[in-house]
Amino acid sequence: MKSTDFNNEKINKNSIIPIYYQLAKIFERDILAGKMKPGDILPPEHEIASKYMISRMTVRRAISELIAAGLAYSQKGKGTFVARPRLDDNIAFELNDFYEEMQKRSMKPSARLLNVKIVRANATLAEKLQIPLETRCLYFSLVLSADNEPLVYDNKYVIYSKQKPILENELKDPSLSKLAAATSERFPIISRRVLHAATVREEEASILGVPLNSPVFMVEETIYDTDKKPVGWGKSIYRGDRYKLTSYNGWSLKDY
Amino acid sequence: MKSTDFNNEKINKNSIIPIYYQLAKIFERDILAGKMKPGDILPPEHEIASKYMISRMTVRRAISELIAAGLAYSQKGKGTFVARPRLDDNIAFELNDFYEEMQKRSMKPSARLLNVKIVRANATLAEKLQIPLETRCLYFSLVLSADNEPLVYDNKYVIYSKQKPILENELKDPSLSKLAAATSERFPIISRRVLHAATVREEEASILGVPLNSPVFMVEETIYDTDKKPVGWGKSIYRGDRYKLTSYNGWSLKDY
DNA sequence: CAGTGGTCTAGACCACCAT
DNA sequence: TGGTGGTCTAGACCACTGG
Repeated sequence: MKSTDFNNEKINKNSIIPIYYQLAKIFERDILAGKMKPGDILPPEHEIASKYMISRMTVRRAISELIAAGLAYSQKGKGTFVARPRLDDNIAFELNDFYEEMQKRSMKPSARLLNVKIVRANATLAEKLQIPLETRCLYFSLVLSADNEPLVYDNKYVIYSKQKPILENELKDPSLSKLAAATSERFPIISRRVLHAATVREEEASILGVPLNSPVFMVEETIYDTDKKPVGWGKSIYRGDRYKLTSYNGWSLKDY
Repeated sequence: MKSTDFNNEKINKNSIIPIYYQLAKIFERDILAGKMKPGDILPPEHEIASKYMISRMTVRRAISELIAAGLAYSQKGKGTFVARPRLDDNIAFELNDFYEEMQKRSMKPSARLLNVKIVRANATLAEKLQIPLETRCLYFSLVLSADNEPLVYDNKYVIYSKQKPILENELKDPSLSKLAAATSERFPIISRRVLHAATVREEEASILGVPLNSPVFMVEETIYDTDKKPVGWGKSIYRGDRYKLTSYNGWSLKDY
């Protein structure tokens, strides 16, 4: 049996559906049905091309879809192989934009500014933002609510620049990256976030309206500019009874 | 000023670095430097091609790199545009494979099986696995440790199939998806995980060696087969003092 | 209508891999 | 050395967009 005989499905060249997509779906079906198992080698590209009487570039486009979906991987000089399904690694939990998320759920989002002031960097802040002690920073804290129920408590710091005073307008948007862009001369392009498991302290509990020591997510966020210098830092507390982070981990092609 | 005049960088056609990558980098630099702002339109593909004296397919490959990196988006019949940077949405926190992660950190991973038995589904389990009450399921619990320090406490259930008795071998690998594959007739292809903020109960605290009510991550995992029927369900407790989930959210091309 | 991106072709040369 | 995937070309036709 030659490797060209793996399947016998046909391609409709006049379909509205692109040939590369039809071909990718054929391989997806064979892989998910177990006709091709992890580690198996796919037929060479030129062979697939001649079998279906299509160009090799189209075959490559189909294979690139499989690779993007995690179903296959290529090795130069060797071949393309069926990937092993890995439902176990790289689980990505998503935390989406507060306003968009709440509107999707038909809830009314709102933000209440608790505090805005100029502070001087203490040891912690100086280290986080890599600035000298006592450097002036803009501090602000706020509460994000949905349908008047407080859900998130934010504390943020950005390096203060006299040249770019903060505008009333910008305080309405609690986004650290936008605030950093507005107050810094430099454009923020990278952020690093660390998700901690934590329990609420007294101040946070009263603001969020949850019992002391309730479980919460704490997200520590640092924003960097093009030179990888920090321009903003903050901590956000997410109520654990309201926030669940969900992850879907599939092993197939995206549908049209 | 024509749109071809956005930049004047040159391409080296004889470089080892692919043309499409050089071209993508040129656009990345212009975008990050602010020469092209979000919403700006890129020159038409045929124009870029003739400017650099390369083929349109190569230009398209470069643009597809930009799109994959989130720097641009295309609209059929209209053009390709610079995307707006969105550091705020879709933060993805990753939780990686236990064994690989520990080995990367030069720690010795180990798993200790606490319990394996056949149980009959109670109301919760019946609902989670969408099976009748009292259906027989395989239950097992285990502790994952690194350098003999317990880090994760796992409780898992899979639908029990007489046809496929569980093998000693498979119990050494705590992966729910592999266990489901081994015991079910159906191949698991999708998993859903939900990350909760929680505090440890007494049993969990003693197993993990942390104080009662310590903050932890609780991951609830459900595994589905090709027909989206659940084949396995489990809860994992991750020590909050040892686990931090990190997310980097960039806005640039991946480097070679 | 003219202009755009989306798809596809039939070639080509190269670097890498195994033998 | 022969076979593989990676890159690239110079065309082509199409569907969609806007005026």
